[in-house]
Amino acid sequence: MVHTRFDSVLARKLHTFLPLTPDELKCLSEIQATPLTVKRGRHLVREGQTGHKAFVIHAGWACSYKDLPNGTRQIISFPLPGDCVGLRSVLLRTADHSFSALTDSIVSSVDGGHVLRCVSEFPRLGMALLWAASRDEAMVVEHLVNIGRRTAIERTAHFFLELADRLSIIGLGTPEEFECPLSQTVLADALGLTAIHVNRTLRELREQGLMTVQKGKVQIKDLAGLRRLCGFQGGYLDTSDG
Amino acid sequence: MVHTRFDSVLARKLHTFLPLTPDELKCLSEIQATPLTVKRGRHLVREGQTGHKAFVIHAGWACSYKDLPNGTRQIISFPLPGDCVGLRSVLLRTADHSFSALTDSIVSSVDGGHVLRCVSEFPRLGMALLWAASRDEAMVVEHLVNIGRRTAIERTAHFFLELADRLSIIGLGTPEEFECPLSQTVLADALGLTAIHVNRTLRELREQGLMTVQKGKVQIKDLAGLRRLCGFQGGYLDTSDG
DNA sequence: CGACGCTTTGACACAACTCAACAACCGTGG
DNA sequence: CCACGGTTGTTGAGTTGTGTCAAAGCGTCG
Repeated sequence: MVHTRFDSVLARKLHTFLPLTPDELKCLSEIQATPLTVKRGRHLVREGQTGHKAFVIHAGWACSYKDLPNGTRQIISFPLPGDCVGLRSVLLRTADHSFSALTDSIVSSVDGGHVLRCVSEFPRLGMALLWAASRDEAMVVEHLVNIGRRTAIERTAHFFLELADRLSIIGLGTPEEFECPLSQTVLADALGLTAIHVNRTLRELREQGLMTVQKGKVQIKDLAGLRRLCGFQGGYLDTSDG
Repeated sequence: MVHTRFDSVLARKLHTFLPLTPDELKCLSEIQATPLTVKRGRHLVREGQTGHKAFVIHAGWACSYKDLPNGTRQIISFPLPGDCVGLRSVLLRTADHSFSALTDSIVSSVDGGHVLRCVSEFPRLGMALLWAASRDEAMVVEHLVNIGRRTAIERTAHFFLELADRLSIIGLGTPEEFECPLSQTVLADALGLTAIHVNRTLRELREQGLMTVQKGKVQIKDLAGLRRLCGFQGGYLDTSDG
C-alpha cells in the first residue's frame, strides 16, 4: 500500500475505490480542517446535536454509540483510521448518535456545507463517498445480524475476526495479532452483553485454544477454528470496486 | 401530501428532501424500469449476487435479510412503498443481503450503471440519494440498538411504534392503527427472538392494554404508555431536510 | 499510601429458548 | 358442501444462556 502519495487517510481510502484526479484530491484535502488531538474519553458529537459536522479519524480508536433512556448504551461501530464518522448527520437534521474517543486520537473535522459544495462540483467524489457510506452500512448490518442471531461466543468471535481484517487492511496488525485497547465494558456495550459475560466468553475462547485477549493485545490462535465457530464471511469488507 | 405531481413514489420521497428540477425528475423516472408484479414469497436478490441492481417498491411489503450458516436468519429491514432496496449493492462488489416479497408487490428494478451515470449528470440527485441512504442507515442503527439493548417487550413495542410512524408518513395508516401482514415468525426474525416468544410478548402487550395485533391489523391502544415502555424517539424518521 | 478502574470468579435469578401438543384459520379439491 | 393438509397462532413444562449481585485481585496514578 502506498503511504506517501496522499496527504490524508481518507483520500487514500477513497482512491482504492475510484482513482481520483488531482483536482478531486485537492478538493478532498481542502475540506478537512487541520488535524486536532483529542483526549481519551472526550466526546466529539452528542446525539441530537445539529452541527452538521463530520470527522475523519487519522489515528487512535473511537466509537459511535447511542445512549438509551434506561441507562444502557449500544456501541454502533468502532471507526478506525481512514474512516469517517457522522457523514449521516451532514444530511439528516440532527446527529442520530454520539461519538467519542476511546484513546488519545487525531481527527479532522469536516464541515457539512463544504462536503455538499464539493460533491456538486465533483460528482465522482459524491460517488466515492456513497461507496464509503455503503461499506459502513454493510458493517452495521453485519453487526445487527451478529447481535440478533448469534450466541455470545459466536458474536465475540465474529467481532474480533472482523476487527482483525479491518486492522490488517490498514496496516495496523495481522489477521492473527493486533493491538486492541477495548476494555471488557466497552466490548459488552458493542456486543449487546454484560461486561461480566464478556469476561466469561473470553475465558471460554481462551480455554478452547481459539484466541486470547491480554493487556491490550489480541492473538488469534486458531483462525480456521474461529471462522468455523461463527461462520465468518468477510466479503463485506472488500476494498476493491465492483 | 401531493400524489399526482410525481410519477413515482421515489421521486415524491426525494422531493421532500430537496426540490428537484423537471430535468432531474425526468432522469429519475427514466432509470426506473416498468413496474412489475412480484408474487408473495418470491426472492428478488440473493446474497452474494453481483447483478448491481436496486429496486424501488411501489406497493406491497418486502423484507431484506441475511441467512446465517447456522440455519437462522435476521431480517434487516422492511422496505415500504417509496423505499429503495439494494442501493448498497450498486457500489459494493456483491449484494450483502437477500431481499424477498412478503406480499404480492409491485416494484421497479433500477440498473446500477444508470444510477451512476444519472448521478454524474445531476449531482443534486446524488445528494438526494445519499440523504435517502442516510435515513435508511439511521433505521438500521436504531434496529441494532433495539436488539442489542432492549428486552423482548421493549423491542417489540419500539418496532411497532416505528412502523406506525413510517406507515402514517406515507399515508398507509395512522399512528394508532394500520394493516400489517407480518406473521409472528417474520416478526421473530426481525426482532432477534423466537416466534413462540413473540407470541408471548404480544400477549403481554395485549394484557397490559397497550396494543393488539389481530388478523393483520395492528391497533395501538395506549400510545403514551408504549412510548414510555420503550423510550421511543422517532427523530431519525424525519422527512424534512436539515 | 489510598483511590480508582479493569478483570476475574462464584452463587443465584430470570429472560428467552426448546420441545411438544393443540386450536384456529385458509385455500384446495373431492 | 365438507374433508383435508398446511400454515399460523396459542399454551404449558422444563432447560439453558445470560444478567444480577457480591467480593476480591491487580495495576496504575495521583
